Amino acid sequence: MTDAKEQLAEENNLSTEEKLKEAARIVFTKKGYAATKTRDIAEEAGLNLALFHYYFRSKEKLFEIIMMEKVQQLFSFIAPALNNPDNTLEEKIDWIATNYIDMLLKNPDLPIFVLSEIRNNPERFGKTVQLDTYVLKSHFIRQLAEKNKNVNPIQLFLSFLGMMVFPFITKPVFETTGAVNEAAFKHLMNERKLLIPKWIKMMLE
Amino acid sequence: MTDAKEQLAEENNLSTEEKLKEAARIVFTKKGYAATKTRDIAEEAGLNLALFHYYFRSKEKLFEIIMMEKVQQLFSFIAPALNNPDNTLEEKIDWIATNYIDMLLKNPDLPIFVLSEIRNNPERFGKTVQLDTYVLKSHFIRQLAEKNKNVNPIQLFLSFLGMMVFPFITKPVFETTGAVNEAAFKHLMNERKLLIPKWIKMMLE
DNA sequence: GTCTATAGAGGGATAGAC
DNA sequence: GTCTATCCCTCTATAGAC
Repeated sequence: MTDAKEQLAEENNLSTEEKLKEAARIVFTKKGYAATKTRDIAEEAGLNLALFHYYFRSKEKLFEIIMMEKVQQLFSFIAPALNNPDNTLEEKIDWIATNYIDMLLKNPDLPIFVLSEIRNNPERFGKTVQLDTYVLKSHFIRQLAEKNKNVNPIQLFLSFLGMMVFPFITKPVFETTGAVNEAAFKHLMNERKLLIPKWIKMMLE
Repeated sequence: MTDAKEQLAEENNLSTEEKLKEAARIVFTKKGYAATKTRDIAEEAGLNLALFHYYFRSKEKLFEIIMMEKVQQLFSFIAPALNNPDNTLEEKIDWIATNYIDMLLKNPDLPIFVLSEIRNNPERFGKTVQLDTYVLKSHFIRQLAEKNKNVNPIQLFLSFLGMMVFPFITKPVFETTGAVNEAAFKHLMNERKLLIPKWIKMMLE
């Protein structure tokens, strides 16, 4: 797509198909698969229901497309970064913390969406994610194991990931109760880009 | 309830109402509100659909009962423990890590269930959880602030909670991909009862 | 390609017998 | 209190005109 076309797209001159996909991203992500009605998606796109089926045949089909995108998005930063053979453990930690948190700030609903849909329908995802090869046996995990031989590297990795992702999963709770507002949340997460690497390095000593 | 009656209850001589509630706990927790059919609950209980409505009027009503229980369960350990004025920061950390992880091991689906339902329908929970008073302004938070004046105590608290809860949220992913089985998961979480307090204390220095 | 109208199934809820 | 049968609305999906 050319820059000119992208500009047009942003001004709501998307193709009908893209309008529906974009609407589906919004509605599925917000409500989850089961609570989403195809009518909601058509309405969000400003179109009628028949077009939905003309382009995507079924709710299930479009959901699979969106879900694939979202799983990809959640892993696309981290899997290559974990397996980069050309930087040190400390460099990986710094880079991932900054860039992953930035990505999550742009897509705050992503983790809870993906994780809750996997829980609701685990069968669908047996093949999608190659967790074992690209995450649990990654270069990063080997570097962790070398650095500290006393602690299972999976334990460190779970903590690293949890410190980044968990706040986004609890975000709706904080917002609903009015305990932490949007701006305060962003500030916290930006602080964490430096705090988390500092902490993880302490845990490695 | 007497011990004799409890014994009977465990032998599947529950009252009809309790059978339905128990079935609802299982099905709602596994599938979420939207994907659950009242027929699923009746079937799980080995009863017919009419009894469901006889005892609970509507799906929504029974869901609210179960959800209230589950939110309570998720917070009942932690809120009093956070506000116990009679122990030190270190004692709180040790106690919470052990007991909260034990509770989660007995109720592994609890966090993802509660958090995803809150996201799906935030309006319902504005009043339920008094996060601000009992968590974010707890005795524990004040103790964290005193111990280390350089770091926002909310940041430490988020990490503490995240390290305990996050593995349970990703559990379905690990299981589906076959990367970590049931027994290995339990072993990891039991290790974390000691690892997490050690780490948090490092982060406080 | 886009729309209106509608078929058809599913699922929450109730009537009424026992 | 428990059951079978069924109502009826909602939601997915399609037919068919333009």
